[in-house]
Amino acid sequence: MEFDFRAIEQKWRKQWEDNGIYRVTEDTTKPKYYVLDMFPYPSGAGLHVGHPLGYVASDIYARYKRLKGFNVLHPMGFDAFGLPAEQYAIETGTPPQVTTDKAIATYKEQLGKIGFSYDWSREVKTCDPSYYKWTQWIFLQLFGSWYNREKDKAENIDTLIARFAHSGTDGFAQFDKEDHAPFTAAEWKGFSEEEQQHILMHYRLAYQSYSEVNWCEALGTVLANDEVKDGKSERGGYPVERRKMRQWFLRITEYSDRLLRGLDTLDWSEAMKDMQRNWIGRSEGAIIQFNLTQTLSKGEGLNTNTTNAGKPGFYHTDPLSWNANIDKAKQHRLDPTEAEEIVWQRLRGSATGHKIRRQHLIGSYIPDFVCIIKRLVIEIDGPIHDDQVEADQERTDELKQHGFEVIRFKNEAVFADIDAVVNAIKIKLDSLPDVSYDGTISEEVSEDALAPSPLERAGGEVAVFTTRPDTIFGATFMVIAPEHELVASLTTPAQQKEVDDYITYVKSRSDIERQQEKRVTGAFTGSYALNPFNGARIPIYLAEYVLAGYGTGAIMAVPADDERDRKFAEKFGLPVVEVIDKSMYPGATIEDKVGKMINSDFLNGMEVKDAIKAMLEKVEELGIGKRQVNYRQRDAGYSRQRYWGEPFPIVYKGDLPYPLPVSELPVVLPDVTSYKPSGDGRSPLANATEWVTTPQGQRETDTMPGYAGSSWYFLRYMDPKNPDAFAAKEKIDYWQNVDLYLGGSEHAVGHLLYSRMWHKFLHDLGYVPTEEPFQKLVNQGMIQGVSKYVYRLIPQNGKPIYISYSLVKRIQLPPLGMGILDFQSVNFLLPLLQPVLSQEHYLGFIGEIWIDKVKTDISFTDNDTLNIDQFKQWRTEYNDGIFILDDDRFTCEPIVEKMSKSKYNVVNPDVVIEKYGADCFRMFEMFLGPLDQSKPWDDQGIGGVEKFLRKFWRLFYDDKGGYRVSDEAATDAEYKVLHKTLKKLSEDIERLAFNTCVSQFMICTNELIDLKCTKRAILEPLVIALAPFAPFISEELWASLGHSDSVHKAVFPKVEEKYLVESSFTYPISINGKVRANLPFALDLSEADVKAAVLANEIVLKWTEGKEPKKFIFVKGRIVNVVI
RNA sequence: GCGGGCGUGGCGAAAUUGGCAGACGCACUAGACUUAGGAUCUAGCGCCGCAAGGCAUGGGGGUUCAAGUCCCUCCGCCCGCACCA
Repeated sequence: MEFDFRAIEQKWRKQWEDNGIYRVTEDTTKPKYYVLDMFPYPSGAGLHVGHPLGYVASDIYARYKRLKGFNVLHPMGFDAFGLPAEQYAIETGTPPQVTTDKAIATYKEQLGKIGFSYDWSREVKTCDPSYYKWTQWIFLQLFGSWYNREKDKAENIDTLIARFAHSGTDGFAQFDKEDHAPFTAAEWKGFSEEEQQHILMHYRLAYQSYSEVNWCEALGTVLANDEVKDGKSERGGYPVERRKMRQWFLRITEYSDRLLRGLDTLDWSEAMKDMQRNWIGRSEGAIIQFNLTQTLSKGEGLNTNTTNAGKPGFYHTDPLSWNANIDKAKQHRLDPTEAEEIVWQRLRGSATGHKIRRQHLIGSYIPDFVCIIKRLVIEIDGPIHDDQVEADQERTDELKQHGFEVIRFKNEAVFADIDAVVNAIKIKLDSLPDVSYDGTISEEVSEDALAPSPLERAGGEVAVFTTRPDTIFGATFMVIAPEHELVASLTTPAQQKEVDDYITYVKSRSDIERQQEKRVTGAFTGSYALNPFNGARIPIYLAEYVLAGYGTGAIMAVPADDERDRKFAEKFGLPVVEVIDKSMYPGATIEDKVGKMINSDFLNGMEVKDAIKAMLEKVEELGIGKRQVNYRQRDAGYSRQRYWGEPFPIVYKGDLPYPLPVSELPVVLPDVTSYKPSGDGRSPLANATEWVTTPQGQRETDTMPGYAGSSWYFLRYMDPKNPDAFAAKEKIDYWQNVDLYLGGSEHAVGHLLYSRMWHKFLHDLGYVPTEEPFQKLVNQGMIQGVSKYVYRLIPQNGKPIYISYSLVKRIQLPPLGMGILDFQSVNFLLPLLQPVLSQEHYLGFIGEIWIDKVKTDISFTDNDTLNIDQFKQWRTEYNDGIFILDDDRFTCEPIVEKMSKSKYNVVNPDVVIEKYGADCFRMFEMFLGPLDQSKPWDDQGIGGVEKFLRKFWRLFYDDKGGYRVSDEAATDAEYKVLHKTLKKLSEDIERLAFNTCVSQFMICTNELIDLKCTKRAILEPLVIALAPFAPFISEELWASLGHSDSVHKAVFPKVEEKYLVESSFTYPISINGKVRANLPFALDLSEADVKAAVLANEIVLKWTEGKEPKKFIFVKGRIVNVVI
């Protein structure tokens, strides 16, 4: 009988299906094992050979586990909602359902040919209402839950409502005044339904909030991030703007810490875990409040701060004096003398035509009244305030130093004739010139130029987030995000224009531009903050390198130790103060957190790590900040303004969203006449007015994102048809979670993070027993394509000349493009060209010439050899080309790149299977190399696997088709071959090294052929071992051995170690580490005996020349090394 | 820039714990059988060398009796993240 894989595959595929041999039930007598492939999205293009790589691997593993006695769940289904089908619907009007069903049919057809052991009775599709009913149900659970941080788990929102009704926000640590105002239990009960719902929305795990989307006016739709290129829509290149819209979110950030900690319990690659860790981006630090400088009125004090000398300012004192006197000044204002009060009422504001302030700090003094611009101090002499002991003359001298003139009036004068006093003051003021902040006399100085920002006037503060509180003494400026909510109130009138211009500039730029920008940009707000530790007055800037969404959106900049801060300081001429001495740690960077603190007051001399701790304690002690853990991860957007997704089970009553009762699930996606967007930012569903309008209210028209259905599908496989629950509890308890999950690394931070969150959420609610959904994760590598390129030279006056790559390799071609061939190349090529070219043409070849290479479809090539006729027919432009062959063959250059249609290098598994069979295809996919490595698909090697299968078949049937398996007893040598193979296979399958398994099958087969072994005792176990890899041929040969049951129900043969024990070993004998001889010794021989024999050996003697070796290394069963 | 991975013949690769580098397969070369060969079988196949032997796992250095494997350093490629304070 000949090996006819087509007949065999067809026969068994049908039998397996008829008998349902891959059907699996919850069999409690066996241990369970769950092997899962990542949910495929069925694209219209079908599978290429890269897709099934992981499927083959997981199928082999699943089959192996079955043979080892496990009850294996190994299902398959489809992530069927998605953009491509919707896009196709917009373009052609074909309903996405139709497109998707067709694509799924193609996928199943292709998968079916490969011989997978999926239990298709468990297939699920996310777009099936009986499936998405439960996606909607889980959403309702999320909506109806909040995260209780005290218990560190999600629970029903009712417990939160009860808490509010009992004690309001009192003692509720989770309450954040940014979200809503505090309230008492009584207030809560008094709130309207709407007020209550708004408050609860800040706690629900599925909630609504406003966020920016990519709005494209021209297309009338919201675009996904990858539909936007360079700030324009990918389709049509229309402008895209950021627009705020109310959207659904999942509060995944509540799970950040658990998602992070959970990674430690998982058997995933470090790369994968790191990607998730990075994405979550936990950082520990502190939020620290910085006061703003100005808490009195504007123009106060003298600018004596040297670091800011010459800059616009209105702080006319120094930090120490400020701190010492500010409270006194405030007190004086509240408690003026009678005379002062009379004068103030006549001078206040600009009653005299000049701006007058009272009790205003200048240097270390607090004059009664001052006009800053005129540099005039007006004193009313009465009984001196008790706490103000200085003599008048001293004060006058000090003020003169600051450029101020002093005029004095007695209390009596004020009481006697206030008009005269005011008039005298007015005349004096009018006579004085305006003086600008830096002391120069100027006509143009206006009060506005010196005016503080609203927040400074209000005495506000700005919070920064820092992971390095130890460096605060080096903080010489502050930077806030351009989107920071305090920008307007931090901007002084004088800086208004600069700030506005900067914000306009920032808004004009896309996120990507902002990320790629390396230039330092920023703008000064005009405001200053006070460093709480050294009192330094530090300017506040805006810069786009600070992100609004991270931390507080504000940083204290430490230019000495932060690269970006340093660049910014350089650009804006800001001071740099070193705070860490890293001299004893050469090459250390700030991230290393090493060094000794300097210029840092009480931290001086401490190691960085201690300083961080000390500072955190100090900050909390002073009550100016607190420890804070920050996450980079944001809450997950859960709204899509699309048609082809799960509808939300939500209706609006007025403006408030309400969940539909579970009894109304599923909310079925309605048929629509047009898939075009509504145009107003809502999804195409908005046009289905009949569907949208319900007795309970208007339906939500957004749909759920692609990850909704794929975040829990692995649970549905456990109980795919259950109409009463997403899966029955006893089935979940049996299957637990996925033991082995195989898929591409592209899902590292999307699917795999969302699924983990959903799983933890369902765990919190008691629906699943496990914390993590995927215990072991393996990423298969990509299969790349091998594109084939044809070299072409185009002379200026002639036809293009195509040159076989085998010839190109022998010459030095200039870079592609216009170029001139060097002398040797021309010499090499001319004899080849001569016979085919005219004289004129031939000469044109010597001058400047166009050199390029063009892709050919790989179907026109056999290995690297091109079928020139097919190539010419493909594109008319190749028709008149002249082809220079080498040895009657024209070869192409093979280049490894991504397998894709556009590169004409796609290999379709159907074609391979048609030619070689599914068994061969499966084994070759595995033979290519390690599962997790990317590797090019190269048909050339497949012949080796094909040959192996035929040789294996030959062990059973001779070349005339006669059956040759005998019942003769096997020899020890034959058993040794078998058990050596079984051992290697068991080990390698466990570590998913399927490539070496295939090698071992080849080695084993070759050895059995050498031994002329055709014995049942050897072949029968081998057939079982081969079954996971090549299920068809194994089943056929198993039947030929007389079995009526399936090989896939057999038991994996046990390794018999007794056939593997060796009595002797041929030692490699090395001299100084180089192998010079091989000598067999019995394994029970002692080292001394071996040593004597080795040293007496002729070859060894030649090297040692009879001398006693310096050292004799003997590793039993491994090696002998003689050191001389 | 940061994080992870990788670098071994003409090609895909193997070497699981430091112990004979290149198993297995492709391609290639020679031969056998054959009406024929894109079948099958035999032999060869890292590089230099007639040979003895020498040199070889991206480069350089180190540890060791012994290094593809461990350490340091540099280079290159791939993947992910990217102003995350």
